[in-house]
Amino acid sequence: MKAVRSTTAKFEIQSLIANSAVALSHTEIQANTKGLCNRVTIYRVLERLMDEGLVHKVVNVDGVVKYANCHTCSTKHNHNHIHFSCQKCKSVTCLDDVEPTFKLPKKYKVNEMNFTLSGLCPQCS
Amino acid sequence: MKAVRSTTAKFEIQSLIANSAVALSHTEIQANTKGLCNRVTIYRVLERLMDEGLVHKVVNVDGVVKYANCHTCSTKHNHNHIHFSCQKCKSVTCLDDVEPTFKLPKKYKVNEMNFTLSGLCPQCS
DNA sequence: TTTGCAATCGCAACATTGTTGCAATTAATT
DNA sequence: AATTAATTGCAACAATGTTGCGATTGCAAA
Repeated sequence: MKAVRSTTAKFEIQSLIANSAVALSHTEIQANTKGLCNRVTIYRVLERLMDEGLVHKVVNVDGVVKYANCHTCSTKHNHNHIHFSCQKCKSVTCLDDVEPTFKLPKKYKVNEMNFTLSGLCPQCS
Repeated sequence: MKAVRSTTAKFEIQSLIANSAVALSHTEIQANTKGLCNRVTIYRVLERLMDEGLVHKVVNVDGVVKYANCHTCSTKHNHNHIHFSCQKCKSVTCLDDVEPTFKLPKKYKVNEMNFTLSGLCPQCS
């Protein structure tokens, strides 16, 4: 097992995500940590934060990968909630309390779900 | 308004998508049309097919953009159905008949939904 | 059938996003 | 303070998508 080490880059990036109301992309994180560390380091820190269950990945409807704080994850990720993607301000928010229901027709085996609504967020509507 | 023109590239690409049971990525389309046309042309043809309501875009859970045939779209796209993404064979399928239900908590204005389940498809399970 | 024009295409060049190898640095333990 | 493995920066690369522009081509009108 690899030992976890705390570094400035990791701390700053995790704080940034934890204090953000919306999910952040790699590009946004880079813009908000000017000069903190190398571009590659951000990728590697994000990977580690996901391994440690502190952050989860959200793929937006346009294919852009974003990262959000985990509220209830420890050893394994559990994200059966809806994400909301604002078409105007491009923010992506986790709607932690909403769980959708559906009935599957055939013999599919479901492991994960990824549900994103897009439209206007409360700030933009 | 721009006049629509039918070309070999457009016809072949549309046929390919229409005859496929699963959604196809740009890379897959390129592999299945070796020498037909330039890489850039595929991008532009796909854009036109979407404008004409013949094809729609599906973003997979891993962020890969795929294209699928439209069954019931004409002037505007209407895709409130679930997509299934197989973790083994990487196929993406439209489950046209399944409509999920959910109750939204706050004052969000929903325009589109993007719902993808991942797991094992009937062939792989 | 020929002509004219706009739509489409190919090519090159560029932008963005993400990955990898490796040497240098550094956190944490002894 | 010395040791060791985790982390970082850098350079190089790969994949994916975009743009400008001159050349080609579908198609409608003459």
